[in-house]
Amino acid sequence: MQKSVSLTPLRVACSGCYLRELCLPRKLTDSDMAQLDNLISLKHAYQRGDFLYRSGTRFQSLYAIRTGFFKTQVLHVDGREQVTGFQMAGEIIGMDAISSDTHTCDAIALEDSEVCEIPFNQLEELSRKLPSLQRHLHRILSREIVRDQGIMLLLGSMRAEERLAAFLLNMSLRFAKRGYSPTSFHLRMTRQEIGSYLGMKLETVSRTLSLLQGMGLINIRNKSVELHNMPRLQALVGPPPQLL
Amino acid sequence: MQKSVSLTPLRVACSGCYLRELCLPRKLTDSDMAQLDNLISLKHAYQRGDFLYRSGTRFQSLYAIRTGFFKTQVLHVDGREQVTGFQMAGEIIGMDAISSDTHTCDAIALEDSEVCEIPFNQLEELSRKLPSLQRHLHRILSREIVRDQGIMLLLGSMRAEERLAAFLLNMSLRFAKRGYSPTSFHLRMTRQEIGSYLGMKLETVSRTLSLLQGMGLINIRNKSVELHNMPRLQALVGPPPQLL
DNA sequence: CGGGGACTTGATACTGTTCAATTTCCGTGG
DNA sequence: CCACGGAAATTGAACAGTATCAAGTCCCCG
Repeated sequence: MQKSVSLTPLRVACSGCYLRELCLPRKLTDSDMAQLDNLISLKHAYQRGDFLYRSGTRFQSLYAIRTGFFKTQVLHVDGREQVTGFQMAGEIIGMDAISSDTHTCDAIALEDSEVCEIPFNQLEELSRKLPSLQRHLHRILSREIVRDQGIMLLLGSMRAEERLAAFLLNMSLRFAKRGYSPTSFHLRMTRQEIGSYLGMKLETVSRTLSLLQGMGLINIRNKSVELHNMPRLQALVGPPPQLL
Repeated sequence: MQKSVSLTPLRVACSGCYLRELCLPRKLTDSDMAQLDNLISLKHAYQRGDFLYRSGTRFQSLYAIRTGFFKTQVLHVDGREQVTGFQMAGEIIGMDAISSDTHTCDAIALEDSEVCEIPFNQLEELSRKLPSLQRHLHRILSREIVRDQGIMLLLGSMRAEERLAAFLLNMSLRFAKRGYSPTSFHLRMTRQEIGSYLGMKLETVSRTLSLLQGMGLINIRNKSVELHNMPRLQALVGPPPQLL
């Protein structure tokens, strides 16, 4: 949030959180912001384990995560489940449901969380009036596509160590963006959830983390991680592109 | 295309092709269609092997495939490549680039093809005026997200036979939608490209296809496939959800 | 302090990869 | 039209990586 702008209700309610995601501060006037305020309802609280939405239910709103941590997963008929993503404060969730007006995955809180609801019809209406908001919405949708492609690359062509290195670096990056340490953080999800996300079994996750620790790249104790050698983790993944 | 509507230039130029994707015939008036016409430029022809666009180049337009067949792939620095999708007539391509104004993958023609260019700025402008077009654009973007999640499920939790069964059924479905046989079609891509898409090596693709043939589910000779037992292929993937 | 879930670690089995040899297909030029 | 050559595809055998099964430990919550 920029210092100079006035504190509209939205800015206050969600200060420093999903403004990053949803708004283009440079292009939206205070009056525009006020309009955004109006369509974003009060925030809701969820406890660890609560469903934000379920696959198959009707779509009405996107959700901006104000605080907390979620996972999204698709359930395969035979019981197999695939975690499709982990979402943290400042991120928008629910975009998969636009195509069919029905949620195609479950969203579950991994810790106590607060979200703001954004009725999609109203968001569309407002974005017809505000080109910069429209553009930003398109960017957010497209970013999700790019993110998914990164995961496809990971799942399709990386080995266990590479996948975990990519995963840890991605978490690091996202924590850093939110002002937390990029080298020391707390994983909210279980080994099984990590494994589901990365396409491997929980035992392999555990083994591989121990391996990375043995190589001196990380230190992991339970859900607390410390990254000791980011460059070598990067090298494991394959240098530049910050995919995933 | 519906019989009753008049033949605007767009409808003629792209008859029966990407109207399915880009337009909502029921809600767009002829006058609306005329406006769409104006922003869609002449179609371009590409030969097998040509790039429609390259990763890293500037984004300006989406492309509607009128005829032909494309693949999209992301290149990993170390040379690894991952095919992220195969696109055929009637599908929209290039949506990954919206987020950063830069293409994030290569799009390459797998056979001689024609595409219509859709300047994205103009599409955004028009969709501000036509809510049904706006909604449809959002659906298309979201559908891409859902598609990617299906592939994540495939890559993350299926075995070779299941992946190939899912792949073949998906192709079948898409050919059928375009009026071709759902049980007998021609694959445009190589075993290596299939493998890259499905996260396996070309030898494994070949072996697994031979296996499915041995089980009497398909008949494959080179790039010509016949599906002999769709129900059992479905059962392999896991019953209902037509993912991928 | 007890209990159950999460996690770690080991031994073994299996799926898919790698390397290699051959065959088939297809476009090109004679 | 046929012959040639290179790419694509098939198949086999050995190997590597991950899954599976199992045992035991750790941690957190009540």
